[in-house]
Amino acid sequence: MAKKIPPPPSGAAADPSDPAPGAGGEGRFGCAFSRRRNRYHHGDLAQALVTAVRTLVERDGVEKLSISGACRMAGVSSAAPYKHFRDRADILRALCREGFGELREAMATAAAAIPAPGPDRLAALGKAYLAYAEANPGLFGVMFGMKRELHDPEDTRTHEIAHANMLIVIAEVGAALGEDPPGEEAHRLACVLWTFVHGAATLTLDGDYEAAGVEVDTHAMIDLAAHRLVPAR
Amino acid sequence: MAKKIPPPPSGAAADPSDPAPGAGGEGRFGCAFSRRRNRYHHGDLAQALVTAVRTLVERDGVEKLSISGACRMAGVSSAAPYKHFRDRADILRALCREGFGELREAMATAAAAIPAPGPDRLAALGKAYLAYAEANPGLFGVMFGMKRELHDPEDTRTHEIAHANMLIVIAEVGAALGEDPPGEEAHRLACVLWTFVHGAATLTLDGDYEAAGVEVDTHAMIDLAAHRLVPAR
DNA sequence: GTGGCGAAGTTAGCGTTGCTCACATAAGTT
DNA sequence: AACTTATGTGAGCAACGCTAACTTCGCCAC
Repeated sequence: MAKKIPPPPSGAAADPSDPAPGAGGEGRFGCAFSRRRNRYHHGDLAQALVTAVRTLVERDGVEKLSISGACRMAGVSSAAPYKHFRDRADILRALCREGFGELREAMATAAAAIPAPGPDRLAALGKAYLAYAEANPGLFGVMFGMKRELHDPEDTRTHEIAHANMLIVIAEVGAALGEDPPGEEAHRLACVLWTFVHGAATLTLDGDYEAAGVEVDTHAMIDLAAHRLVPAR
Repeated sequence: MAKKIPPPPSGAAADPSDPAPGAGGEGRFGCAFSRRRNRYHHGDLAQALVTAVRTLVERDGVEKLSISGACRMAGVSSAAPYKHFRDRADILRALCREGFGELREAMATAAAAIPAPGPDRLAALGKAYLAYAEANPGLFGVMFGMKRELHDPEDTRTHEIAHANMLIVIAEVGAALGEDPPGEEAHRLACVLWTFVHGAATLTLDGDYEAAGVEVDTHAMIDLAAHRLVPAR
């Protein structure tokens, strides 16, 4: 059958199905997605796909995400991903890992900015969580909203990262309570705080506050929760 | 071109793509989905489709939901829904309305069971919310997790129902605080409580507590939050 | 009853998706 | 230079959402 189009779509690779007005100002080469020059092999297709999926998820929402679209953006055929990932869910799992890592960093940074342990530092932690969600709404939705479809019992890495995030909170609550090492009370309060902040993030992202017709000041809410829930020492 | 199969798949309509082990014990006729007898017209296809979608969502999760599957379950062709609904999202919106109505009833009932206003009644409200979510995990996910894709500016009904739910909570918090009519403080605290309870629901349903490796007693958490957040009078 | 009309079904088919196959190419090792 | 192996390609499958054109049947006027 020979070869109809030997080195495929030449160079311009950023054509994610619809025009995407002006979207990324990537040049002809060197953009994060496209293959290097006109090479047959991509270089790092796995990461390029994850990045493409991420930008598509942020641009159009999870529900409109298609792997085909990401392939178009990366400038490869729609069969290429399966050399690197088992299936669609596997790609999303890789994206999740990226996200959990970033979230953890963001929280650690925020905590370090507050000198002493206590409600204020916990509030800062919560605000960092919320800020990350608002800055990466699509990714956040994938990270926390697709557990059922992405769940893979063999994938321990993702769990470990998520657990590490939890440990940060528990440690901080323990420090605020003066428990060292953090005990049962710290554990319980950490869960309550995470639950609250996560609720704020999801309700914000999903537009549920608006839908319910209420106006909220999420930062004020976090401050209030942190100070009322964590008893003063 | 004549008629190949005049009254289509005779009677047995419960064949939603895969066997569905034992699933619904519906008889040959009279099940909630299938058309009445072998009639060409269904009777109430709109409701039957919503019901079918609901059971599929609960059985397989939102991500695996297909309208075709619901059609198979209702015993109609895959083009039939579009006589009643604009598109897929329209069907899901109808399902959401059903859910919000039920949720509201559940909360109202739970509140009525506690004699006096106060933290205990608020906790009961929250537990009812959580219980509804746990009893209808798929539906709950659709109701709150698909705002972006289901959003329709012309659909005011759904918003009204969601707002009505919020008003219940605000009124109860107002009563607990002794504010009548409920003021700004009641409003803010109601948002905080909803946020917390909603967070508990989503983290539970998505399996995030498990993923993070923590064990939680959600009822105890709700009690704690209600009592610490709502100041004693 | 009869006839016509419109609502609510039908089949056929389009374009897209996720994924698999057999094959082509390039990179690296010997 | 030859062989091996990782990584790409195109063709093609079944399923999906949705449209178009046609058929069936309930209902209402007469």
